[in-house]
Amino acid sequence: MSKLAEEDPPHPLQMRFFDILQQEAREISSSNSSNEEAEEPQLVSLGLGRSQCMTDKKETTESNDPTQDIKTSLTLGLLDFKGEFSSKLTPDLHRKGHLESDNPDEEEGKETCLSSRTRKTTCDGEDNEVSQQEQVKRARVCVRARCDTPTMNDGCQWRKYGQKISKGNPCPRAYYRCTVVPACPVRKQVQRCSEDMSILTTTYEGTHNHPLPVSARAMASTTAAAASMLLSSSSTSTSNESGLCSSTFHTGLSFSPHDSFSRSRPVFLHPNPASALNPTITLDLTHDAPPSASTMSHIKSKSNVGPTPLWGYDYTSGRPMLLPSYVRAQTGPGGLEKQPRQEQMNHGTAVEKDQQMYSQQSLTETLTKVLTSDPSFQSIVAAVISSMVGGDKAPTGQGGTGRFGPAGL
DNA sequence: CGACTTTGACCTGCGC
DNA sequence: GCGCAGGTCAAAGTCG
Repeated sequence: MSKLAEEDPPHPLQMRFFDILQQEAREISSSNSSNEEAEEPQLVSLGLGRSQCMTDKKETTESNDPTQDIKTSLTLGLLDFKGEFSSKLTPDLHRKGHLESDNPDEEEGKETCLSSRTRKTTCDGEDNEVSQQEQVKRARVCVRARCDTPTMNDGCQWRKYGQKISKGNPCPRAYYRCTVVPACPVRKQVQRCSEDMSILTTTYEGTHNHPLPVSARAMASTTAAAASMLLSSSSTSTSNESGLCSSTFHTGLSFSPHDSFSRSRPVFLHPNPASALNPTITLDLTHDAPPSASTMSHIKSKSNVGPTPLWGYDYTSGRPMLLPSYVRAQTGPGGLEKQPRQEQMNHGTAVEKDQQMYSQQSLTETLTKVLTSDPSFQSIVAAVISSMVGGDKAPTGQGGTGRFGPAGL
């Protein structure tokens, strides 16, 4: 990450991010090992490669600065930017696979426990801890993309372990498990959209506990960033009485990497509070920006949400940009398939042709481009996401709600 | 023969 | 308590 800092041009947003990093470093050094596993349950480690803690509010008291609300330590344990897996796993993963064990020799046992987790929690005498962690929400990242193949090539190795017809969608939902290493807790669900069969919805859950191939790092980082966004929002929500994910947090993120077609391809993030225990955020890759709009997104608010900033990344200038856009509100526990897709409907058949061309590209390629085109972009994404997440959330006491959990580094 | 997929059964959580 | 739906298991089948 220091590498990133060295390479980055002094962009205000990046400088902002580096400030965060410095603050985080200070925070880490202060809290370091003392409370490593003392994080509060809802703090989920994911890995955008590095964690970004908004640590010291006093240093970011500028009310206009969205980063001031980055209080959730994005202790993303998934990956660092070098693609190394982090030893910090999410609490839910601990629960699932008892992977908190320090003993690497317990892999077999862990796998066994993982398998029987849902049936009986009789793996060992950690029932207390398990029961406590049962309450922990499990973050999911849903990626919607146009894809012709049965599953997206995200660079990982997956093994199908189940298939189910879900209600409301004639297309079966397939369940995959990461098989890079036997004990990897990461799972994904793949399902085609009933309304548009060209759209593949892939939901990732969990964090890899192993190094990932380069081709998989982009996805891992992206999903981790999205998850951290969701989780930080959840944890920062203090005004909503209904709890974790019922709070509507409105944000969007638009990437516009140059691809081989020389046109922008935005990526939208919309949090999806589908479940309080399993908060889901959706990375919508199905939206094509209108040619005239360049990198501008045009999500229309479907409800009562006013315009909010939408951050994008202008690859022509190599800088993040603030996009005038709207974000959608999710006022209810909407399912993944229930999300409106006005853009798709508005696009004519000509656009669909383009979209089919795009579908030839794997999602990995796309995300890799996004994340690797500019080394600093990953940092920017993390900072922007965090900033936006906290942007409309009233800050609470310092570290009072567990948002300052130990850094995931 | 090993790895993977398929598929019916089973388990769990949740709403009524 | 009951039924439904989602998620997972595991035996059987398939493939290279």
